[in-house]
Amino acid sequence: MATSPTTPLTALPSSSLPMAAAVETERADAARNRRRLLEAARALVAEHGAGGVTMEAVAAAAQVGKGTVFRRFGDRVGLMVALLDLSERENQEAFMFGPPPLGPGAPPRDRLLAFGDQRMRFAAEHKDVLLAAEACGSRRYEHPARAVLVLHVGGLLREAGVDGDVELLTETLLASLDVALLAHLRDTRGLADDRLRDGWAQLVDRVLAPVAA
Amino acid sequence: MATSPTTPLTALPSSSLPMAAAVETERADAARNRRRLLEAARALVAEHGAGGVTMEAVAAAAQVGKGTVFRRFGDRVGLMVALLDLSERENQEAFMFGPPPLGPGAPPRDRLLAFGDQRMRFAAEHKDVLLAAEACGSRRYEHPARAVLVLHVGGLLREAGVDGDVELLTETLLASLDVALLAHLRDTRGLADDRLRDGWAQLVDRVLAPVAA
DNA sequence: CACGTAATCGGACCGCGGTCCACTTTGGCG
DNA sequence: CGCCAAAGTGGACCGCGGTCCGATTACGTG
Repeated sequence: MATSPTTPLTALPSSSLPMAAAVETERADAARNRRRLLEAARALVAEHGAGGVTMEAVAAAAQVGKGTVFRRFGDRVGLMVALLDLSERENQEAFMFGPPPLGPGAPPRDRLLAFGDQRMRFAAEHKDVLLAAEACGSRRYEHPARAVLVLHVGGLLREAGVDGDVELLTETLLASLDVALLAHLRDTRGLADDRLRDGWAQLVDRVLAPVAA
Repeated sequence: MATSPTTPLTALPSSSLPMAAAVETERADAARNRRRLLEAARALVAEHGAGGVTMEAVAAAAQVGKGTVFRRFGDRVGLMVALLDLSERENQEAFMFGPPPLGPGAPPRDRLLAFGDQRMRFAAEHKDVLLAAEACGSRRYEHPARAVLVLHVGGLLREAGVDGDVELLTETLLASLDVALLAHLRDTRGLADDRLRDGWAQLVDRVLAPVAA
Protein backbone atom coordinates (compact mmCIF):
# COMPACT_ATOMS: atom_id res chain seq x y z
CA MET A 1 0.00 0.00 0.00
CA ALA A 2 1.60 3.18 -1.09
CA THR A 3 -0.77 5.63 0.48
CA SER A 4 -3.61 5.32 2.89
CA PRO A 5 -6.77 4.68 0.86
CA THR A 6 -8.65 7.15 2.98
CA THR A 7 -6.51 10.09 1.91
CA PRO A 8 -8.64 12.42 -0.19
CA LEU A 9 -6.28 12.64 -3.15
CA THR A 10 -6.34 16.34 -3.68
CA ALA A 11 -2.88 17.01 -5.02
CA LEU A 12 -2.68 20.30 -6.81
CA PRO A 13 -0.20 20.87 -9.63
CA SER A 14 2.76 19.32 -7.84
CA SER A 15 3.53 22.03 -5.33
CA SER A 16 4.55 20.92 -1.91
CA LEU A 17 3.84 22.75 1.28
CA PRO A 18 5.54 25.97 0.19
CA MET A 19 2.57 26.48 -2.11
CA ALA A 20 3.37 29.99 -3.13
CA ALA A 21 1.53 31.66 -5.96
CA ALA A 22 0.78 29.13 -8.66
CA VAL A 23 -2.88 28.16 -8.71
CA GLU A 24 -3.20 29.06 -12.34
CA THR A 25 -6.76 27.86 -12.54
CA GLU A 26 -6.87 24.43 -14.08
CA ARG A 27 -9.60 23.50 -16.44
CA ALA A 28 -12.29 21.35 -14.90
CA ASP A 29 -11.71 18.35 -17.12
CA ALA A 30 -7.98 18.55 -16.54
CA ALA A 31 -8.49 18.50 -12.79
CA ARG A 32 -10.83 15.56 -13.08
CA ASN A 33 -8.35 13.66 -15.19
CA ARG A 34 -5.54 14.33 -12.72
CA ARG A 35 -7.63 12.95 -9.93
CA ARG A 36 -8.53 9.90 -11.97
CA LEU A 37 -4.92 9.34 -12.88
CA LEU A 38 -3.63 9.59 -9.33
CA GLU A 39 -6.39 7.30 -8.16
CA ALA A 40 -5.60 4.73 -10.84
CA ALA A 41 -1.86 4.97 -10.23
CA ARG A 42 -2.30 4.47 -6.52
CA ALA A 43 -4.44 1.41 -7.04
CA LEU A 44 -2.12 -0.14 -9.60
CA VAL A 45 0.98 0.50 -7.54
CA ALA A 46 -0.71 -1.02 -4.52
CA GLU A 47 -1.52 -4.09 -6.58
CA HIS A 48 1.59 -4.67 -8.68
CA GLY A 49 4.30 -2.73 -6.90
CA ALA A 50 5.84 0.43 -8.22
CA GLY A 51 8.03 -1.36 -10.72
CA GLY A 52 5.26 -3.38 -12.28
CA VAL A 53 3.13 -0.50 -13.43
CA THR A 54 3.37 0.86 -16.94
CA MET A 55 2.32 4.33 -17.88
CA GLU A 56 0.00 2.89 -20.48
CA ALA A 57 -1.70 0.79 -17.83
CA VAL A 58 -2.26 3.84 -15.67
CA ALA A 59 -3.69 5.71 -18.61
CA ALA A 60 -5.97 2.85 -19.50
CA ALA A 61 -7.14 2.37 -15.91
CA ALA A 62 -7.95 6.05 -15.72
CA GLN A 63 -9.70 5.85 -19.09
CA VAL A 64 -7.46 8.50 -20.45
CA GLY A 65 -5.01 8.76 -23.31
CA LYS A 66 -1.37 8.07 -22.78
CA GLY A 67 -0.41 11.56 -23.82
CA THR A 68 -2.49 12.98 -21.01
CA VAL A 69 -0.45 11.16 -18.38
CA PHE A 70 2.74 12.64 -19.69
CA ARG A 71 1.25 16.09 -20.06
CA ARG A 72 0.19 16.03 -16.43
CA PHE A 73 3.20 14.48 -14.82
CA GLY A 74 6.02 14.93 -17.27
CA ASP A 75 7.38 11.45 -17.00
CA ARG A 76 7.30 8.32 -14.96
CA VAL A 77 9.28 9.85 -12.15
CA GLY A 78 6.93 12.80 -12.04
CA LEU A 79 4.01 10.48 -11.52
CA MET A 80 5.72 8.70 -8.65
CA VAL A 81 6.67 12.00 -7.09
CA ALA A 82 3.07 13.13 -7.29
CA LEU A 83 2.01 9.97 -5.52
CA LEU A 84 4.56 10.53 -2.80
CA ASP A 85 3.57 14.12 -2.34
CA LEU A 86 0.39 12.96 -0.74
CA SER A 87 2.06 11.08 2.10
CA GLU A 88 4.95 13.50 2.22
CA ARG A 89 2.51 16.25 2.98
CA GLU A 90 1.13 14.39 5.95
CA ASN A 91 4.65 14.02 7.27
CA GLN A 92 5.39 17.66 6.76
CA GLU A 93 2.33 18.59 8.73
CA ALA A 94 3.36 16.22 11.49
CA PHE A 95 6.75 17.78 12.10
CA MET A 96 5.70 21.33 11.40
CA PHE A 97 2.45 21.57 13.30
CA GLY A 98 1.96 18.25 15.07
CA PRO A 99 2.51 17.41 18.73
CA PRO A 100 5.98 17.12 20.27
CA PRO A 101 8.48 15.64 20.24
CA LEU A 102 8.16 15.58 16.46
CA GLY A 103 6.33 18.87 16.25
CA PRO A 104 7.23 22.19 17.84
CA GLY A 105 7.59 22.42 21.57
CA ALA A 106 10.32 19.90 22.28
CA PRO A 107 14.05 20.62 22.46
CA PRO A 108 15.82 20.38 19.08
CA ARG A 109 17.65 17.18 19.88
CA ASP A 110 14.45 15.35 20.71
CA ARG A 111 12.81 16.67 17.59
CA LEU A 112 15.72 15.52 15.47
CA LEU A 113 15.55 12.04 16.94
CA ALA A 114 11.82 11.88 16.33
CA PHE A 115 12.38 13.18 12.84
CA GLY A 116 14.84 10.39 12.14
CA ASP A 117 12.34 7.86 13.34
CA GLN A 118 9.68 9.28 11.14
CA ARG A 119 11.89 9.24 8.07
CA MET A 120 12.94 5.68 8.69
CA ARG A 121 9.37 4.53 9.01
CA PHE A 122 8.45 6.50 5.93
CA ALA A 123 11.31 4.97 3.99
CA ALA A 124 10.37 1.47 5.01
CA GLU A 125 6.73 1.97 4.20
CA HIS A 126 7.10 3.54 0.78
CA LYS A 127 10.33 1.94 -0.22
CA ASP A 128 9.39 0.79 -3.68
CA VAL A 129 7.70 3.98 -4.71
CA LEU A 130 10.53 6.03 -3.31
CA LEU A 131 13.12 4.02 -5.15
CA ALA A 132 11.12 4.24 -8.35
CA ALA A 133 10.70 7.96 -7.81
CA GLU A 134 14.32 8.69 -7.09
CA ALA A 135 15.40 7.92 -10.57
CA CYS A 136 19.00 8.59 -11.28
CA GLY A 137 20.84 11.84 -11.17
CA SER A 138 20.41 14.74 -8.87
CA ARG A 139 16.74 14.83 -9.68
CA ARG A 140 15.75 13.79 -6.21
CA TYR A 141 17.51 16.74 -4.67
CA GLU A 142 15.39 19.17 -6.59
CA HIS A 143 12.15 17.80 -5.29
CA PRO A 144 10.34 20.61 -3.47
CA ALA A 145 9.46 18.32 -0.58
CA ARG A 146 13.16 17.90 0.06
CA ALA A 147 13.56 21.64 0.41
CA VAL A 148 11.10 21.50 3.25
CA LEU A 149 13.16 18.83 4.98
CA VAL A 150 16.30 20.89 4.53
CA LEU A 151 14.58 23.88 6.04
CA HIS A 152 13.31 21.89 8.96
CA VAL A 153 16.55 20.17 9.88
CA GLY A 154 18.56 23.30 9.26
CA GLY A 155 16.24 25.24 11.53
CA LEU A 156 16.59 22.71 14.31
CA LEU A 157 20.35 22.75 14.03
CA ARG A 158 20.42 26.51 14.27
CA GLU A 159 17.99 26.43 17.16
CA ALA A 160 20.31 24.01 18.92
CA GLY A 161 23.12 26.44 18.34
CA VAL A 162 25.51 24.18 16.51
CA ASP A 163 28.60 25.86 15.25
CA GLY A 164 30.05 25.21 11.85
CA ASP A 165 28.53 25.08 8.40
CA VAL A 166 24.91 24.41 9.21
CA GLU A 167 23.94 24.05 5.59
CA LEU A 168 26.41 21.29 4.96
CA LEU A 169 25.72 19.55 8.23
CA THR A 170 22.07 19.54 7.30
CA GLU A 171 22.85 17.84 4.03
CA THR A 172 24.99 15.30 5.78
CA LEU A 173 22.26 14.42 8.22
CA LEU A 174 19.72 14.06 5.47
CA ALA A 175 22.11 12.04 3.35
CA SER A 176 22.40 9.48 6.10
CA LEU A 177 18.62 9.10 6.03
CA ASP A 178 18.61 8.45 2.30
CA VAL A 179 16.03 5.89 1.31
CA ALA A 180 18.29 3.81 -0.85
CA LEU A 181 20.97 3.81 1.82
CA LEU A 182 18.57 2.78 4.54
CA ALA A 183 17.12 0.07 2.35
CA HIS A 184 20.59 -1.25 1.66
CA LEU A 185 21.63 -1.23 5.31
CA ARG A 186 18.47 -2.89 6.45
CA ASP A 187 17.73 -5.38 3.70
CA THR A 188 21.11 -6.24 2.25
CA ARG A 189 23.40 -5.76 5.20
CA GLY A 190 20.78 -6.87 7.67
CA LEU A 191 21.15 -4.13 10.25
CA ALA A 192 18.33 -4.10 12.75
CA ASP A 193 16.00 -1.16 12.95
CA ASP A 194 16.96 -0.11 16.44
CA ARG A 195 20.60 -0.19 15.53
CA LEU A 196 19.86 2.28 12.78
CA ARG A 197 17.95 4.40 15.24
CA ASP A 198 20.83 4.34 17.68
CA GLY A 199 23.22 5.23 14.91
CA TRP A 200 21.08 8.20 14.02
CA ALA A 201 21.06 9.34 17.63
CA GLN A 202 24.83 9.04 17.80
CA LEU A 203 25.20 11.03 14.65
CA VAL A 204 22.89 13.75 15.86
CA ASP A 205 24.80 14.02 19.11
CA ARG A 206 28.11 14.24 17.31
CA VAL A 207 26.77 17.01 15.13
CA LEU A 208 25.23 18.89 18.02
CA ALA A 209 28.30 18.59 20.20
CA PRO A 210 30.43 21.74 20.33
CA VAL A 211 33.64 21.43 18.36
CA ALA A 212 36.80 21.35 20.42
CA ALA A 213 38.98 24.38 20.19
CA MET B 1 36.94 12.32 -20.94
CA ALA B 2 35.82 9.46 -18.81
CA THR B 3 39.10 7.68 -18.42
CA SER B 4 42.64 8.56 -19.21
CA PRO B 5 43.29 7.46 -22.78
CA THR B 6 46.63 6.01 -21.75
CA THR B 7 45.06 3.47 -19.42
CA PRO B 8 45.61 0.02 -20.84
CA LEU B 9 41.99 -1.12 -20.64
CA THR B 10 42.51 -4.48 -19.10
CA ALA B 11 39.36 -4.92 -17.09
CA LEU B 12 38.79 -8.53 -16.22
CA PRO B 13 35.29 -9.92 -15.74
CA SER B 14 34.04 -7.08 -13.53
CA SER B 15 35.81 -7.90 -10.31
CA SER B 16 37.25 -5.04 -8.36
CA LEU B 17 40.36 -5.15 -6.27
CA PRO B 18 39.17 -7.99 -4.09
CA MET B 19 39.76 -10.20 -7.09
CA ALA B 20 39.43 -13.50 -5.33
CA ALA B 21 39.13 -16.71 -7.30
CA ALA B 22 37.21 -16.05 -10.51
CA VAL B 23 39.44 -16.19 -13.56
CA GLU B 24 37.28 -18.80 -15.17
CA THR B 25 39.23 -18.78 -18.37
CA GLU B 26 37.44 -16.67 -20.90
CA ARG B 27 37.39 -17.68 -24.50
CA ALA B 28 39.83 -15.74 -26.60
CA ASP B 29 37.22 -14.14 -28.85
CA ALA B 30 35.13 -13.20 -25.86
CA ALA B 31 38.06 -11.41 -24.27
CA ARG B 32 38.82 -9.63 -27.51
CA ASN B 33 35.22 -8.51 -27.81
CA ARG B 34 35.17 -7.23 -24.25
CA ARG B 35 38.22 -5.15 -24.95
CA ARG B 36 36.75 -3.83 -28.16
CA LEU B 37 33.51 -2.98 -26.41
CA LEU B 38 35.16 -1.12 -23.55
CA GLU B 39 37.33 0.74 -26.00
CA ALA B 40 34.35 1.73 -28.12
CA ALA B 41 32.29 2.69 -25.10
CA ARG B 42 35.04 4.87 -23.74
CA ALA B 43 35.45 6.66 -27.02
CA LEU B 44 31.73 7.21 -27.51
CA VAL B 45 31.20 8.43 -23.97
CA ALA B 46 34.10 10.82 -24.34
CA GLU B 47 32.53 12.15 -27.50
CA HIS B 48 28.82 12.30 -26.73
CA GLY B 49 28.62 12.20 -22.96
CA ALA B 50 27.38 9.25 -20.99
CA GLY B 51 23.75 10.00 -21.66
CA GLY B 52 24.10 10.27 -25.40
CA VAL B 53 25.42 6.82 -26.03
CA THR B 54 23.12 4.00 -27.00
CA MET B 55 23.98 0.38 -26.49
CA GLU B 56 23.42 -0.24 -30.16
CA ALA B 57 25.95 2.43 -31.01
CA VAL B 58 28.52 0.83 -28.76
CA ALA B 59 27.88 -2.53 -30.33
CA ALA B 60 28.18 -1.10 -33.81
CA ALA B 61 31.35 0.82 -33.00
CA ALA B 62 32.89 -2.34 -31.62
CA GLN B 63 31.70 -4.25 -34.69
CA VAL B 64 29.83 -6.65 -32.51
CA GLY B 65 26.24 -7.76 -32.17
CA LYS B 66 23.95 -6.06 -29.73
CA GLY B 67 23.36 -9.28 -27.86
CA THR B 68 27.06 -9.50 -27.12
CA VAL B 69 27.05 -6.22 -25.27
CA PHE B 70 24.30 -7.36 -22.99
CA ARG B 71 25.83 -10.79 -22.52
CA ARG B 72 29.07 -9.17 -21.38
CA PHE B 73 27.79 -6.37 -19.20
CA GLY B 74 24.27 -7.35 -18.30
CA ASP B 75 22.73 -3.98 -18.96
CA ARG B 76 23.50 -0.35 -19.52
CA VAL B 77 24.43 0.22 -15.91
CA GLY B 78 26.78 -2.74 -16.00
CA LEU B 79 28.61 -1.21 -18.92
CA MET B 80 29.04 2.10 -17.15
CA VAL B 81 30.22 0.35 -14.03
CA ALA B 82 32.78 -1.53 -16.05
CA LEU B 83 34.03 1.76 -17.45
CA LEU B 84 34.29 3.24 -13.99
CA ASP B 85 36.10 0.23 -12.64
CA LEU B 86 39.13 1.27 -14.59
CA SER B 87 39.54 4.63 -12.92
CA GLU B 88 38.20 3.36 -9.63
CA ARG B 89 41.01 0.88 -9.56
CA GLU B 90 43.58 3.60 -9.89
CA ASN B 91 42.03 5.39 -6.97
CA GLN B 92 41.99 2.27 -4.89
CA GLU B 93 45.64 1.77 -5.52
CA ALA B 94 46.33 5.37 -4.58
CA PHE B 95 44.79 5.18 -1.13
CA MET B 96 45.84 1.60 -0.43
CA PHE B 97 49.42 1.61 -1.58
CA GLY B 98 50.22 5.14 -2.69
CA PRO B 99 52.20 7.81 -0.86
CA PRO B 100 50.85 9.64 2.20
CA PRO B 101 48.78 11.43 3.17
CA LEU B 102 46.35 9.52 0.97
CA GLY B 103 48.18 6.23 1.26
CA PRO B 104 49.45 4.49 4.38
CA GLY B 105 51.86 6.25 6.68
CA ALA B 106 49.91 9.33 7.66
CA PRO B 107 47.65 9.69 10.69
CA PRO B 108 44.05 8.61 10.05
CA ARG B 109 42.61 12.10 10.12
CA ASP B 110 44.96 13.29 7.40
CA ARG B 111 44.22 10.24 5.33
CA LEU B 112 40.50 10.82 5.68
CA LEU B 113 40.84 14.41 4.57
CA ALA B 114 42.92 13.38 1.60
CA PHE B 115 40.42 10.67 0.83
CA GLY B 116 37.60 13.20 0.78
CA ASP B 117 39.58 15.34 -1.60
CA GLN B 118 40.19 12.43 -3.88
CA ARG B 119 36.54 11.43 -3.95
CA MET B 120 35.44 14.98 -4.69
CA ARG B 121 37.83 15.26 -7.57
CA PHE B 122 36.77 11.85 -8.81
CA ALA B 123 33.12 12.82 -8.60
CA ALA B 124 33.68 16.04 -10.47
CA GLU B 125 35.71 14.38 -13.18
CA HIS B 126 33.45 11.43 -13.90
CA LYS B 127 30.19 13.03 -12.99
CA ASP B 128 28.17 12.04 -15.99
CA VAL B 129 29.33 8.45 -16.11
CA LEU B 130 28.84 8.10 -12.39
CA LEU B 131 25.35 9.45 -12.54
CA ALA B 132 24.52 7.21 -15.47
CA ALA B 133 26.03 4.28 -13.63
CA GLU B 134 24.26 4.86 -10.36
CA ALA B 135 20.92 4.07 -11.80
CA CYS B 136 18.16 4.04 -9.30
CA GLY B 137 17.66 1.77 -6.38
CA SER B 138 20.20 0.35 -4.03
CA ARG B 139 22.17 -0.98 -6.94
CA ARG B 140 25.02 1.41 -6.36
CA TYR B 141 25.57 0.12 -2.85
CA GLU B 142 26.23 -3.37 -4.11
CA HIS B 143 29.05 -2.32 -6.35
CA PRO B 144 32.19 -4.18 -5.26
CA ALA B 145 34.27 -1.02 -5.53
CA ARG B 146 32.09 0.49 -2.84
CA ALA B 147 32.91 -2.35 -0.50
CA VAL B 148 36.55 -1.36 -0.82
CA LEU B 149 35.72 2.19 0.16
CA VAL B 150 33.75 0.99 3.15
CA LEU B 151 36.65 -1.15 4.25
CA HIS B 152 39.09 1.69 3.85
CA VAL B 153 37.13 4.33 5.71
CA GLY B 154 36.04 1.87 8.37
CA GLY B 155 39.64 0.85 8.91
CA LEU B 156 40.75 4.45 9.29
CA LEU B 157 38.00 5.15 11.79
CA ARG B 158 39.00 2.13 13.84
CA GLU B 159 42.63 3.09 13.62
CA ALA B 160 41.72 6.51 14.92
CA GLY B 161 39.97 4.84 17.80
CA VAL B 162 36.52 6.36 17.38
CA ASP B 163 33.94 5.03 19.72
CA GLY B 164 30.45 4.20 18.63
CA ASP B 165 29.04 2.24 15.75
CA VAL B 166 31.93 2.39 13.30
CA GLU B 167 30.00 0.63 10.56
CA LEU B 168 27.23 3.20 10.56
CA LEU B 169 29.58 6.12 10.91
CA THR B 170 31.42 4.84 7.88
CA GLU B 171 28.23 4.77 5.88
CA THR B 172 27.40 8.27 7.01
CA LEU B 173 30.76 9.60 5.93
CA LEU B 174 30.50 7.93 2.56
CA ALA B 175 26.94 9.10 2.12
CA SER B 176 28.04 12.68 2.45
CA LEU B 177 30.49 12.10 -0.40
CA ASP B 178 27.77 10.76 -2.65
CA VAL B 179 28.25 11.81 -6.24
CA ALA B 180 24.73 12.98 -6.84
CA LEU B 181 24.74 14.94 -3.61
CA LEU B 182 28.05 16.62 -4.38
CA ALA B 183 26.88 17.43 -7.89
CA HIS B 184 23.74 19.00 -6.49
CA LEU B 185 25.55 21.05 -3.88
CA ARG B 186 28.13 22.27 -6.33
CA ASP B 187 26.15 22.79 -9.50
CA THR B 188 22.63 23.56 -8.33
CA ARG B 189 23.24 25.17 -4.98
CA GLY B 190 26.46 26.73 -6.09
CA LEU B 191 28.64 25.84 -3.13
CA ALA B 192 32.31 26.41 -3.78
CA ASP B 193 34.72 23.53 -3.82
CA ASP B 194 36.72 24.62 -0.83
CA ARG B 195 33.61 25.07 1.20
CA LEU B 196 32.75 21.45 0.51
CA ARG B 197 36.26 20.48 1.51
CA ASP B 198 35.98 22.43 4.75
CA GLY B 199 32.63 20.84 5.43
CA TRP B 200 34.14 17.42 4.96
CA ALA B 201 36.94 18.28 7.38
CA GLN B 202 34.43 19.48 9.95
CA LEU B 203 32.43 16.33 9.58
CA VAL B 204 35.48 14.14 9.97
CA ASP B 205 36.48 16.00 13.09
CA ARG B 206 33.04 15.66 14.58
CA VAL B 207 33.08 11.94 13.92
CA LEU B 208 36.57 11.49 15.28
CA ALA B 209 35.92 13.54 18.39
CA PRO B 210 35.30 11.48 21.51
CA VAL B 211 31.67 11.48 22.58
CA ALA B 212 30.95 13.32 25.80
CA ALA B 213 30.08 11.14 28.73
C1' DC C 1 43.39 -33.37 -38.48
C1' DA C 2 38.51 -34.46 -37.70
C1' DC C 3 34.93 -34.30 -34.48
C1' DG C 4 31.74 -33.07 -30.65
C1' DT C 5 30.19 -29.90 -27.55
C1' DA C 6 29.73 -26.03 -25.04
C1' DA C 7 30.38 -21.30 -25.06
C1' DT C 8 29.60 -17.35 -27.87
C1' DC C 9 27.55 -14.51 -31.29
C1' DG C 10 24.20 -11.61 -33.80
C1' DG C 11 20.25 -9.51 -35.14
C1' DA C 12 15.22 -10.09 -35.28
C1' DC C 13 11.92 -9.13 -31.96
C1' DC C 14 9.26 -7.08 -27.97
C1' DG C 15 7.51 -3.75 -24.62
C1' DC C 16 7.76 0.53 -22.64
C1' DG C 17 8.80 5.39 -21.97
C1' DG C 18 8.29 9.50 -24.24
C1' DT C 19 6.98 12.76 -28.37
C1' DC C 20 3.94 14.85 -31.62
C1' DC C 21 0.22 16.91 -33.72
C1' DA C 22 -4.44 16.95 -35.61
C1' DC C 23 -8.69 16.97 -33.27
C1' DT C 24 -11.92 18.08 -29.33
C1' DT C 25 -13.42 20.46 -25.26
C1' DT C 26 -13.83 24.35 -22.21
C1' DG C 27 -15.15 28.60 -20.67
C1' DG C 28 -15.02 33.67 -21.28
C1' DC C 29 -17.21 37.26 -24.07
C1' DG C 30 -20.08 40.04 -27.16
C1' DC D 1 -26.61 31.61 -27.50
C1' DG D 2 -22.87 31.24 -30.71
C1' DC D 3 -18.10 32.08 -31.41
C1' DC D 4 -13.27 31.67 -30.71
C1' DA D 5 -8.73 31.18 -28.82
C1' DA D 6 -6.51 28.56 -25.67
C1' DA D 7 -6.12 24.49 -23.14
C1' DG D 8 -6.49 19.81 -23.22
C1' DT D 9 -6.74 15.24 -25.38
C1' DG D 10 -5.51 10.67 -27.44
C1' DG D 11 -3.35 7.43 -29.96
C1' DA D 12 -0.13 6.67 -33.76
C1' DC D 13 4.63 6.78 -33.83
C1' DC D 14 9.66 6.49 -32.56
C1' DG D 15 13.93 4.97 -30.39
C1' DC D 16 16.09 2.43 -27.07
C1' DG D 17 16.94 -1.06 -23.58
C1' DG D 18 16.66 -5.76 -23.06
C1' DT D 19 15.46 -10.83 -24.53
C1' DC D 20 15.78 -14.96 -27.27
C1' DC D 21 17.21 -18.57 -30.06
C1' DG D 22 19.20 -20.56 -34.27
C1' DA D 23 23.74 -20.16 -36.39
C1' DT D 24 28.61 -19.94 -35.51
C1' DT D 25 32.94 -20.45 -33.57
C1' DA D 26 36.61 -21.82 -30.32
C1' DC D 27 38.84 -25.35 -27.88
C1' DG D 28 39.76 -30.17 -25.77
C1' DT D 29 40.20 -34.89 -27.28
C1' DG D 30 41.49 -39.17 -29.93
